[in-house]
Amino acid sequence: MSPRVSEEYKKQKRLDLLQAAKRVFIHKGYTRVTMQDILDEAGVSRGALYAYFDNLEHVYIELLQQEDRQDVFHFCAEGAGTSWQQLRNWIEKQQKEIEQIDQTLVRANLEFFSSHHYRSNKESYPYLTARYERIVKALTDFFQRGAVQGEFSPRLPAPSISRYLVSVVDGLMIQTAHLGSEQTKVAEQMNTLLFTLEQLLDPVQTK
Amino acid sequence: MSPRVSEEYKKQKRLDLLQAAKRVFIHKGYTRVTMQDILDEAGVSRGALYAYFDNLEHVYIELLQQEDRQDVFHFCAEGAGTSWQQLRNWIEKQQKEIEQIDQTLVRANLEFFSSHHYRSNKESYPYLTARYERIVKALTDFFQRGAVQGEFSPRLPAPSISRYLVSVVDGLMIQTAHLGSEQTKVAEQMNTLLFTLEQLLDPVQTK
DNA sequence: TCATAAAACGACACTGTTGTCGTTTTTAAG
DNA sequence: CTTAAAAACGACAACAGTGTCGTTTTATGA
Repeated sequence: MSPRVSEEYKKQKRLDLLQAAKRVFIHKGYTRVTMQDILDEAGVSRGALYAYFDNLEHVYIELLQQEDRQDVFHFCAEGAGTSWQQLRNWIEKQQKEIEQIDQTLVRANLEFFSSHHYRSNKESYPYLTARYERIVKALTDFFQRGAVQGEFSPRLPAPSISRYLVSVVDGLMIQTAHLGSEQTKVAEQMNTLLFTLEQLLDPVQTK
Repeated sequence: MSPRVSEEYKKQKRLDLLQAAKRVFIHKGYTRVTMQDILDEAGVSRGALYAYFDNLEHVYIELLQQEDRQDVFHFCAEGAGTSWQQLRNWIEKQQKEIEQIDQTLVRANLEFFSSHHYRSNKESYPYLTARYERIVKALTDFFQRGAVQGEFSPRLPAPSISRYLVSVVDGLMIQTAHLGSEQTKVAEQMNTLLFTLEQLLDPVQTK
């Protein structure tokens, strides 16, 4: 009687399956992936996989949530250096991520969300909207805090600058996903972005 | 003997099929569309459709080419107003297009290209790359021409500004494709873009 | 009006993927 | 060591979509 394996075991197995799935998604994107691919990669039977996940979409959503849990947005109280320096760091981090796009889920995400826009009418997926708003909010708060502390003198409303910043980073990310980072000159564009942010925020230069 | 219908007829039929396909793609995106959808929409049989196109991908590529042939990039010699005014016009045009995203192929394109990145390794699709380079080149030329004429004083290299501009517009387009134009505040972001372009180009103000 | 080439039709065989379910294996409590 | 619960297995039926091909219809030159 009683469960044959521990909850711990099941939790771990679930994670293993998600890790296998992640490898597959990074390598093949979303649309072309089948349950077969994942169970092969995980070295597990059809029945086993379906015991944990109902279908591909379910796998992907779980994976997304798991990934989300990991990288919590870190703009809240970073301490390190001036606000302007923090912003530079953040942008540099984005650049790194864009340049390593082949080792991330970015492309798969792009596929997933673009192909789900149409089905999602029924479900009205809150995920993307929530994520977008969360990031915009974090940036806006950051800019406003910087303004209060006299480190920034925003020339336009903080929310406008936030949204704009997100657009640029997203745009660059997606272009790079399609064209490759040599083509889109990521570093160069990040410099241009920094230039425009300097104009938008007029930070106190501590040089 | 001899062909039963004119070349003209066949050309027209082809166009009709592509128009039907376009309607379907605008409505359903790319991934979820089947040949069945298209032949239903066109009111034609399976055999007829396959007589003109080998498969879905073929249909889509033909449609892309047909669309491309229509809107030739118009930055070459527009004449209307100052360079800065021309730039404003162009951006306004982009804004209109973004706001009407539901009536365009933008979403389908996004799906098509993101799901084709992985297959395209074999074929190494030149389409996107070529399109990107073409637009960047047109913008760069435009900026340089403006600089020579004393209308712009670019603060960064013209190609950098071009690429950056394309990133912003693309980013905004894709975000809007996912989130809707209320969410992304298209107009507001376009204003921010204009502000930054003003800083980047330092145009002579003819106000 | 007839003959015929080709355009249109749609049934069908084929393929790839999904999700299920009866069977086998494994695990740990008794 | 036995036993039963449940975890893992994998064959399979069902389904959806594709591309083909033999048949029917249509358009036009003779």
